Amino acid sequence: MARPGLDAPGTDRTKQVVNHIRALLETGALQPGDRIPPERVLARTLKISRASVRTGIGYLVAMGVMKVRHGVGTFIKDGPAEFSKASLGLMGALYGFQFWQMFEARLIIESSLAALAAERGKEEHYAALAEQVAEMYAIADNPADFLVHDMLFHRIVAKASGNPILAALIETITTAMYEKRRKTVERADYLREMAEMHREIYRAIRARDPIEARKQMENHLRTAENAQNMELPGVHASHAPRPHAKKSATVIDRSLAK
Amino acid sequence: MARPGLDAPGTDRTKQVVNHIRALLETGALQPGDRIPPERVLARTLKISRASVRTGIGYLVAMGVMKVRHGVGTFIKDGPAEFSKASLGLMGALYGFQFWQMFEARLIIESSLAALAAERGKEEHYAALAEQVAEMYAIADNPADFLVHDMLFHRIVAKASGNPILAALIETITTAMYEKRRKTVERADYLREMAEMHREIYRAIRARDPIEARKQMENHLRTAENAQNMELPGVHASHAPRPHAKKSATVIDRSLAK
DNA sequence: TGGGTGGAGAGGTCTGACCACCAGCATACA
DNA sequence: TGTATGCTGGTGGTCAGACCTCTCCACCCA
Repeated sequence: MARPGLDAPGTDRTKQVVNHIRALLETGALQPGDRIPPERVLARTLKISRASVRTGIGYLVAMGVMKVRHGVGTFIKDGPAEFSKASLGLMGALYGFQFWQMFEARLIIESSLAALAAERGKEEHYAALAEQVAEMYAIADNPADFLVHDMLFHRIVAKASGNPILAALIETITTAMYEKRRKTVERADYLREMAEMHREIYRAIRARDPIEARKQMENHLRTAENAQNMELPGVHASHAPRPHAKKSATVIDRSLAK
Repeated sequence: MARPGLDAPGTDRTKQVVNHIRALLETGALQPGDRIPPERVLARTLKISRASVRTGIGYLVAMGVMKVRHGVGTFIKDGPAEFSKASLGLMGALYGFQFWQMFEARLIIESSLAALAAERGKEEHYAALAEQVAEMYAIADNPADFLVHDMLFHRIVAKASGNPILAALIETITTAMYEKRRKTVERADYLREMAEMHREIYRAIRARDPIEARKQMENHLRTAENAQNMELPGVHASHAPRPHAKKSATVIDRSLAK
């Protein structure tokens, strides 16, 4: 058993690569958006084969820490923190996540996020939120564009909350829901009403009123969920966030496609 | 340029593998705990090289969907859903997550979980919870073992909540905190008190009292956080969950080691 | 009965060659 | 002069096949 000397420097080659990158990350030598050295160079540096380097990089990509651009290079992810896009979808396939569960998770986390934002928000956040609300009113006749500003609004709230972990979680969930939502915002009827709600949330946050912010966010999300369900064919029975229709086919996402 | 015929059916080989597994997952052909075909077989089946198969598998492993056992085989993950263990740590290194932020996230999610468990819990969950509480009292002099039952208790609460997505999120956070917690439960002083708190949570859930369950859980987690901070050397200044000490070195986790 | 051992099968790594993609630059053409 | 074209170097993507290491277990022998 007693391993003779230290023959194997690190351990798995994969970990070697991951830890190498992590170290660079922690010392600040690598910043979001930076490009990491080419695979061939990295391989020579770490004294392992390029294949192993690629394994490690693949690992990091899968976790959403890096992004690869064929023919260009490998980069540290920038933009908001989030878990890999496909992960929730995959786990959904494995554990049978339901759509209402995503809404429930979102409701719980995001209403708290709103409350935190009301406590900790800064002037810059207020401005950004106001801008998004204004945009919503301006294009309340274009569902597709509206959705973009909707997402931006919520992302700013998350940022203003001052808790990047919760922000990452909600970002992951929201991203997973995006596809489905996009198909649902066909009817523009209630967009104006939506804009109104966002405005209320904004006002509560600006007024530094956590209670009200939470309440408005909850109200908004519940409305959104109803609107969503309203247009879903067939599954009218399972609106209520209750464990009933176990086998409802309303499973999330599906495509790994860009 | 015009590609002759349809030589490349799918797209990336990685996606090909991932989608293949996903399909098997969704049709139920693969269940948690199952072993997937050997790499060499899979390669022949999909008509791609073994290297590509390995890339795809690596991807799935990184996302926590599968687990590889050297010399044995590759398996679909069983046990509670969660994101890859290393992911939070890595993202922490990238985005500078703080320890108090993990506690805050945990507080928000888990107190809601307790409330949901009070609403939806079933007899089987009550029994399991009671068992863990009993165990806690029984071994209130062994911090290491205590922690195990502590984690099990919270995992059961998550399961009883009926929302596997929130359960997966909290599992990810808790796992990331484990290492740190393990080092902190040295002093057994408050273990009895801890057991008491869990008992209160259990009673509230069993009594189907969401309000009380949430309150007890919040109380418990706040106490735990204080106990934790109390033993952390040096950082006494940054107890309060407020965005103050930006550069506090209290960054989470570190090791990718098993 | 008990322990040792070797083989089969699975994942881990390496090598080196070739393909695909992208960006930038030099050249050619209008 | 200005635009279009095409070449080329650098980077990631894939492949093939060989060899290593780890597990497990059936088999054999004391």
